[in-house]
Amino acid sequence: MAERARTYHHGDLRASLVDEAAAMISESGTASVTMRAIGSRLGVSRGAPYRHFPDKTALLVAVAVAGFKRLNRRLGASDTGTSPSSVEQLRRMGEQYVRFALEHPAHYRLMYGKEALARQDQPELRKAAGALLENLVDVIRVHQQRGEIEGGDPRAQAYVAWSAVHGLASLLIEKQIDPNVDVDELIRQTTQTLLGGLRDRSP
Amino acid sequence: MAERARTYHHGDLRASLVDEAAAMISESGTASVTMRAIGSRLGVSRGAPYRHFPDKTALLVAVAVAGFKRLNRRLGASDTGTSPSSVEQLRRMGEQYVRFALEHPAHYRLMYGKEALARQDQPELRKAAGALLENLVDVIRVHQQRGEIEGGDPRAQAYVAWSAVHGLASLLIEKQIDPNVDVDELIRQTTQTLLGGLRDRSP
DNA sequence: CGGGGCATGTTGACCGCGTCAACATACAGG
DNA sequence: CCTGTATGTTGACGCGGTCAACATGCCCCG
Repeated sequence: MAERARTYHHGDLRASLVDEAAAMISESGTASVTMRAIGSRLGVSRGAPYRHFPDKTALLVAVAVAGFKRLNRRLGASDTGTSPSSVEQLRRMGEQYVRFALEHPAHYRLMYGKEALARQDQPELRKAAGALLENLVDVIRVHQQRGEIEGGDPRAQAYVAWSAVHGLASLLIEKQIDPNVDVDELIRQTTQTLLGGLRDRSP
Repeated sequence: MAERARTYHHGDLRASLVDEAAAMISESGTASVTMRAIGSRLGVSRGAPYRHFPDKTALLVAVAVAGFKRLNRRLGASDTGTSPSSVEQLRRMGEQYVRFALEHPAHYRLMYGKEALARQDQPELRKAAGALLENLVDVIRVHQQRGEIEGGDPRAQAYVAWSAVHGLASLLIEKQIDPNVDVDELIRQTTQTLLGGLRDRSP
């Protein structure tokens, strides 16, 4: 940081902007991200970001995309082991998903909040979210082949699963759920119910 | 509320504000709601709304509350016929929920978007959303007693069900779901899977 | 029946914000 | 070294939320 102050040029302002915006979002919400504020935090002027992003929306989109990538990485990590009861592993993925949202509520909100991100379709965002879906579809397909999940369009099942965890995450971070309920237990129950509904019981 | 309409001189501005704001939200999103714009639409000045709401957030909260009431009424209506295959009736409730969101995307977004509604807890909003949850809990309790849904805390099950439909609604209106998929079929599949997971199979 | 008080509506002003245009500066490659 | 381009700065504009001061009309009290 002291280094920045010394040079007229920042070095890697673009990356810094994304990081700093994410930090501000975590600290005090997306509304607190202001071109002026973020510039001042990084020791640059309010106009500087415009050399790297066409407008504020584009910057926020970049932050959202970074969020999707982090979430994706986290889910991938929990996916690694050909672990025990593979349904249990799938359950754990859902748990990680919700936990991510709880740990980064404002960031998660931004990722899914079309409102904050202009009306236009943002291809980058779509791609990042799409990657998440693809991973989920792959995992489901594997479990189908193991006969642990009923047949049918794995993509549709992925959407159902995504809906369940996203809905729970969303209700939790918007504080629509009684704070007295045991969150861990609720997460477990949600994933359990979901997997119960998807389980193959043809034989 | 019978004779309220004729009170004071320029009609019932408060109610008009809520209605007009809701209309503007439907037409062009919450961002388009401006004190100046809404005033001009109603033929009053930009300051007039401040005689009825302390600030813009309060007005939007009122709109959101109205949304919850409408949604609640709609779900209640689909609840009436207690005769048909009762699980099918529950499924239909979920369907109505998602359909409401699809028909009023911006309004629905506002109802759940804490971002747009200040950080403060809005007791009115909490109450309206709480009523929705209560209704759901009641319905689930009935189905439990009929042995169609497994035992356990009905409140937790209500949260699970709410998560599923809210998640699907949210993903749909944020356009996170491939437009090529059959929405009706996806709704059906989601509610079906959910109910499958909740179904009592102890005997 | 008339005046006063209060609820309601209006206007001017302020500040913060996103954004653009004009300007300044530094780094790179000849 | 010198200059062009990428990068950063500053001034200005318009919009939007909000407050304070002012205006207006309705109802109630005397």
